[in-house]
Amino acid sequence: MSELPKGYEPTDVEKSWYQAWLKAKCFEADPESEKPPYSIVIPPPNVTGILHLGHVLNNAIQDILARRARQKGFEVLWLPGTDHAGIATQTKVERQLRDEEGKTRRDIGREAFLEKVWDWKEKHGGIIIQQLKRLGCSCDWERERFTMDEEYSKWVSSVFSDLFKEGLIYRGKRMVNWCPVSLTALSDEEVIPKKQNSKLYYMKYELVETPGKFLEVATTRPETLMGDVAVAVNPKDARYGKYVGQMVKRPFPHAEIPVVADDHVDPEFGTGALKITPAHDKADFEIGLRHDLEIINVFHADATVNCAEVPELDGLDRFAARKKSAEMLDEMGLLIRVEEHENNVGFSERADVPIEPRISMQWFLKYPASEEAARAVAEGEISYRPARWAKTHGSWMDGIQDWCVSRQLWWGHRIPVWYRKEKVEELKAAESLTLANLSAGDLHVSADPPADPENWVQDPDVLDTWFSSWLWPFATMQNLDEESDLVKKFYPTTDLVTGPDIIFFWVARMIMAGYRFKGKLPFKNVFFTSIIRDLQGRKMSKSLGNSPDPIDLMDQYGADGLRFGLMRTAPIGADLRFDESQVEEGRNFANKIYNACRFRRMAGSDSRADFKAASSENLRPYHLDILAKCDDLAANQEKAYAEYRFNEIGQQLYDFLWSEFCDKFLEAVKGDLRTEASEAQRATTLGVFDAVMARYLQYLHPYMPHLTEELSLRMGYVSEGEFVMEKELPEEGLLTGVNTSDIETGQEQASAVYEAAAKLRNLKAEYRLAARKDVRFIAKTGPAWLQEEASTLALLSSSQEVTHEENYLPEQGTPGVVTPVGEIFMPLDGLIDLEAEKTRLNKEIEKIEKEVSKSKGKLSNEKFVANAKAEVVEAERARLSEWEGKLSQVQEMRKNLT
RNA sequence: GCAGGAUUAGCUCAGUUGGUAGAGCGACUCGUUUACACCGAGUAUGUCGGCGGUUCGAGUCCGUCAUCCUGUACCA
Repeated sequence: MSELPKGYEPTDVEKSWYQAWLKAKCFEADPESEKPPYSIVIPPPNVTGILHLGHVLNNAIQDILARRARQKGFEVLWLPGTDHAGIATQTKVERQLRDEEGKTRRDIGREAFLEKVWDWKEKHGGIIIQQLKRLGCSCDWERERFTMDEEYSKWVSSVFSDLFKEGLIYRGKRMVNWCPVSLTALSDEEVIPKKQNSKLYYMKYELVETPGKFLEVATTRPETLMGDVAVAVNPKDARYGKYVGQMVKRPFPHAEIPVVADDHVDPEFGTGALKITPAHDKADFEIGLRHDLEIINVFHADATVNCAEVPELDGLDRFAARKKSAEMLDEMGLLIRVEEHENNVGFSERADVPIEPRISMQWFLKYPASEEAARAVAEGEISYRPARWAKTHGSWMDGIQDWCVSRQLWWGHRIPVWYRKEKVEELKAAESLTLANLSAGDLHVSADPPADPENWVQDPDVLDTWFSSWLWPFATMQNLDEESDLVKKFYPTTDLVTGPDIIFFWVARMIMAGYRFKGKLPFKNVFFTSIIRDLQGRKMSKSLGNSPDPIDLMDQYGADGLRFGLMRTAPIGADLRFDESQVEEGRNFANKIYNACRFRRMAGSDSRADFKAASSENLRPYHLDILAKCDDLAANQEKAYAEYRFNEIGQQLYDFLWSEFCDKFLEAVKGDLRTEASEAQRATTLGVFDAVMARYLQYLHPYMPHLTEELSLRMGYVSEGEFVMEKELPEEGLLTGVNTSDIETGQEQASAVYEAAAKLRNLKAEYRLAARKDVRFIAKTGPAWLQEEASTLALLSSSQEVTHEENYLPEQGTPGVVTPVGEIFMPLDGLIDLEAEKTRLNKEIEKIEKEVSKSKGKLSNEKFVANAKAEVVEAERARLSEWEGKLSQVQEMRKNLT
């Protein structure tokens, strides 16, 4: 074993440990194992995705849980994989096709296009996986899955076919959310409402029977006017009752349309009259149904105007058409005024353009097992953390709507439905290919294609990506129609770690699918991570360029530094504002631990010192103290893990190592390691160091896996070929068997010395003697054991010596301080600026007087004394007398100065 | 509109049965004594968003207002 280099350089260390873990198959789950199971399935990132900080946080948490579970003796399966991400991936490849070849997907055809997507997937699909490995994720890569794997796809088709046979999947012409850029229908969840500053156009329709008289309406969408088929008013609205049943003139294209009465209309809004365009608005569509109105579609699929009768508008984009329509109305004298108006507009999640309500033929799913799923979360059978998300989940389940599962895309799972060829031609022309029009013999719905494919045509649509993801917890573990050891051992999974933004998309749906298809809920706990924002509180996004590249951060600070920094500050249940200095802290922390070990190596024997060999009688207070605190740490970690308080776990690890172990313990025992110390002293201290550090590295391992492996090996805490990650946490405390009262005494003495040392340092600093090492301290009072610890106290206060002299008579004006080890004086030997000292003391007196009067006030409050707990009152009394003592002492010093 | 969350030191955040306000970063002052300047020692900084209530006592419980998030429902 060689000496350690001066600074910790994570890059190579992390790389080589990851390789070592892989080589030793540390991440592989064994379904045959006798150990109890622990499992997580990864929320599959988009196959073409690039790692961002959200992924880092999410996967760091999963890795921490997985590694901790291994240490606790579980057989762990962390099952990784990627999602084909229909729209996102298809859009990327289409863009590439356009940029490189100037072609659209239709130019090259479905088959050729899909080939291109698969090529892209092969080329870029591994990037995010490599990045997760860089982060140190201990996934079972042998079991990596992809939502479009052959076996996985069988599950998707089979589930579709089952649900169809159950009558839960149907096809129909409905008003759906249409994305005019992606040219596909979307589910309600993929529509993001955004507040928009729109305009409200007030316009008028002339009444047919009384020319010159008009009915005024208000609309935000004058460009749909060509599709108007009625004007609706509220039946209770006295102003308009007389017009119901009359006709009004639609200006372009010219037509006469009726005035109808409908409860939906709000008399308070606008003019109280609403123009009805059933083809382009969900509410209008329903009103249209109630009044049996015609449906006139005036847009193409890409939301350009499709209306040959109005050539001024025909072919225009919807927003251009909006402006133009308003102008045309104005010219005709039909536009009254335009008001600013804030409204909500639904945007397409992927393309970020307003969605267009559109009537089209789509496949829908009535959710299976929705009641059972809702109950499981409401009653806590699945626990949500933070718990409040359960409520969000519940309210979505309450208003659950059928799921539009068909997408007019090419990249995805093809809908497993075939139509008999001859039927298709006739029905397609009429756009009336409804199931009602097909007899059972004309339709083939199955996971397997028909035996005579030449006579059939498959439905051209693919399924929503989430229609495959919702099967993820079990479809990754088991092939269809095949018993698997994996699913027996590891399903249901233990924890799911994901973002609250996909509760509806994914979590809620997985619960229903798990219940329906495996008869068991898919997981026990769901942990929702923070959403990461920048320092201005904005969401991380590519377009804002405010999203730091985690790979850069890892290059700079190490994967362990990134993980630790992020985890230590990530709040539970609130957003996280990302600050790079947090990551820097993580790196500094790694370096601190590394250097503590380096110190140990320089101080003594190369091999691990055996702590048990040293009898506990040799243990000094500092030894007992750090051993006890290490045992406390273990208990506190246990508690914090039980509640998934990851920031607290990190903070505990940080405080223990930095404040307790380095700042106190190591400083206190440095004397034991000097050359003049006895061999026994040295051996004991090294033994305690190794015992504590070896354990500490195990506790830290889930947060900083690479560093802990590196140091454990270098320090001889594990032997070559052994891994910290595979070592179970010991159940016995370090101090098991040691007399409890000995421990208590030791800890009391240690903390008394630490506290006294701090006071002495303060005293030096107050007199601007912080850097002086020739300062001598004299303790006038103190416990019997002070003599033994005086040299340590001197060491900790970087003074020349601390002596214990009962008979010491301080000269007038000698500063002193009351410490837990007695009253200690600091003879000045006359090198202090008198005036500065006076000012300082005056200030001090003022401060103390304030505290004294505050405390007195409290104690003279009868109700306080009567009602407060005895120990609280006692503590207050002690505080008061302490302040009073100090006050008289300082006053004395002040007097002596003059 | 409704629901949930947040508001604590200049910044990022802790503060779990109500009982002397904490950490890290940053600022300032000292310091390179062989673990670490990715360090050590020290100092300063808080009407705990505002107002009201319960209580002997409130950052903590209740009410209310304000600001900011996040969902969700909608009126065109």
